[in-house]
Amino acid sequence: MVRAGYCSAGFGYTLVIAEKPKAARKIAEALSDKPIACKLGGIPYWIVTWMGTRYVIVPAAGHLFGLTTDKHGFPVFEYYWAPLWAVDSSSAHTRRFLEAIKKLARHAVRFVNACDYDIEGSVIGYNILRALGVEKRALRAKFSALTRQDVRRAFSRLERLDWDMINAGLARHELDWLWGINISRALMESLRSVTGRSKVLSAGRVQSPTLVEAVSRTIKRNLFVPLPYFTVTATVELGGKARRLQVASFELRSEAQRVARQLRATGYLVVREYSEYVERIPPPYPFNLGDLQVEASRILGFSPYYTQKLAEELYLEGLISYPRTNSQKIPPTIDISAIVQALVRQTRYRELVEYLLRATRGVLRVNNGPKEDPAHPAIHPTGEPPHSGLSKNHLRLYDLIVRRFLASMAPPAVLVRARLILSAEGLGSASITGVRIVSPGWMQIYYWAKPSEEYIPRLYRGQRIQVKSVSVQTSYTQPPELHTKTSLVKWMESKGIGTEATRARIVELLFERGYLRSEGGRVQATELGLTVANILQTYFPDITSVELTRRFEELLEAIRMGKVSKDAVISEARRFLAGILSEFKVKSMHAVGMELAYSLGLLKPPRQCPICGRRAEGEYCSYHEAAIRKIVEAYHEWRRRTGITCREYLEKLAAMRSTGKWVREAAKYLLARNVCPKGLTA
DNA sequence: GCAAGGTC
Repeated sequence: MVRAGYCSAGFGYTLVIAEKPKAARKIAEALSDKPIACKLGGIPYWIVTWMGTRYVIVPAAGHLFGLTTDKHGFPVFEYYWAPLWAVDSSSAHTRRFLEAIKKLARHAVRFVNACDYDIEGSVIGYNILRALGVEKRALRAKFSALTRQDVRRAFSRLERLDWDMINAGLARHELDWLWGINISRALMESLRSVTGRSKVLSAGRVQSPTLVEAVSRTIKRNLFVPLPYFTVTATVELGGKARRLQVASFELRSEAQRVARQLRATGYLVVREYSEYVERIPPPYPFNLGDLQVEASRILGFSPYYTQKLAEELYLEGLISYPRTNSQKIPPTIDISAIVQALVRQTRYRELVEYLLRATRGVLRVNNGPKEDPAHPAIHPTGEPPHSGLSKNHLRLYDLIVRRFLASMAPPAVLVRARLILSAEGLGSASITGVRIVSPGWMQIYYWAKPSEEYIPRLYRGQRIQVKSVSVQTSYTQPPELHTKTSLVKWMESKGIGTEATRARIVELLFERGYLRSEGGRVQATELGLTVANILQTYFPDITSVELTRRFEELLEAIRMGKVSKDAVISEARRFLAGILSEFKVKSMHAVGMELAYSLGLLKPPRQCPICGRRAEGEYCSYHEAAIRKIVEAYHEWRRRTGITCREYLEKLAAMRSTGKWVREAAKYLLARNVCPKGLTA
């Protein structure tokens, strides 16, 4: 393994740039059984000799350079790469990495970019090599996993830098910068031109479609009008326990009442079908970051970003593998039995591991999932025991990860599901299900997945079940759900925007900007969020759509294939942006500045909505205009189903919790003024 | 100050 030794590599060595310290160490260990571990200005690096060549392997810490500009105002098309520590206050740590690399470069004769083999890794390495002035003669190591075999193969056939890949990566940065910085500045300058106030506003290829998604859910929820329907519910006794079941539902109360009367008269339901089937539920896949965020939210109530932060800390403590991964696979190069043996030494896992070894007869195989990641395996514990300094939440997340890893190797769970269909003559049927655990398998370890058992006794076709009581209940259609932070991150993943490392962070950013807020764990758009989304959709619709990402991906792929040049792609983007930005500047800045000022409460609109005080276009603001339209539309159906009067209808809407906020406000307003809107008086 | 992307 690694040994400390004489930390002088002499002259004439090859300097290898890795993406991060963990990767540098892995590369060193792959090339040598005894790499020499050294430090320079607090930065670790390694010296190895392989096949007669001396290598000095030094890590970056992700990007050490970022795009910046000296120009103010918009449109802005001039930018350059600068050391990240100088342009981003949260990246101060990158300075020492850059300094260490520069010092170690002095006596190097050859240079290798050994960052992750993807477009970001190509850019990270290229920017460093260019700062050293050696990019023209540098080489690229291409490996898809940090295993001894892959790394050695890559170093035995080092290639010239992949310029098409580098240019695709540079283009991604420049496109995001051009679109994001310019539109963000257009928003901020609009507000400043009207109010003189400076406030941080932003837009971007990933954040803006995400904002629009959250906003459109908020709008749908706020404009929801529930509809009534009527259910017939019967109470029966099954296996000595009373169970309520819904027999039928109707749009008209009178029909429901007729059916209820009939059922009371009959007094029983008939078993039309009873079936049992055995279900084998395979063990879960090991975690990728997205799955971990979903489960930590469901089980522990953690937000996605909080989960990510805790997981990164567990990783830095050496307790779990790299968390920013999309992989659901544990490759054969990972010694799972060594990890399991290490876990057995943690008292709290001894019994679980013993159960696992018994249940599998010691043959450990992970149920790998379909999702892959070129650079990293699925998240798994290293086996290292947690030390006493960890917080309770670190330990809870660690426990979730350990159990998921162990469960992924355990036998399937075996359940018996029972389904009972009951009917009464001429009344349709009602079904009821039960579940019994035959063999818990992996659910013994990952116990959060265990269903609560509901036993149904075995029954026979034609058997009569006594009905103890029958009632008719009024129910209402349910409103669309608002997003949670977790579902928003999942939505981003499903649309292919952002990356494992950035999605949760970008959701938090939308909160920081004051565009979104949380209410009981649900994500609501704020006034500012509604307004910014609306402005972007009107003036810069491209940036609000996930299609922009698709377009970028196609362009980057064309650059990577050498079909089109980076310069051509960037000039086209500049030309397009120059057009829409100068038109915006001439025609729309004032109107947009006013809208922003209204939403921030900095200015009072000339004509206000009598319900909410927002700017009124006609009689009301656009939201309450829409709410009243919805109220009118739904009244016809309410009247048909219930015969309700206009006033009773409005009272009902104003009182119900499932009514959308803007609909409720509009109903209250109409009630207070004692008016039934046109079309609602019939 | 503003993006999105790496990682401490």
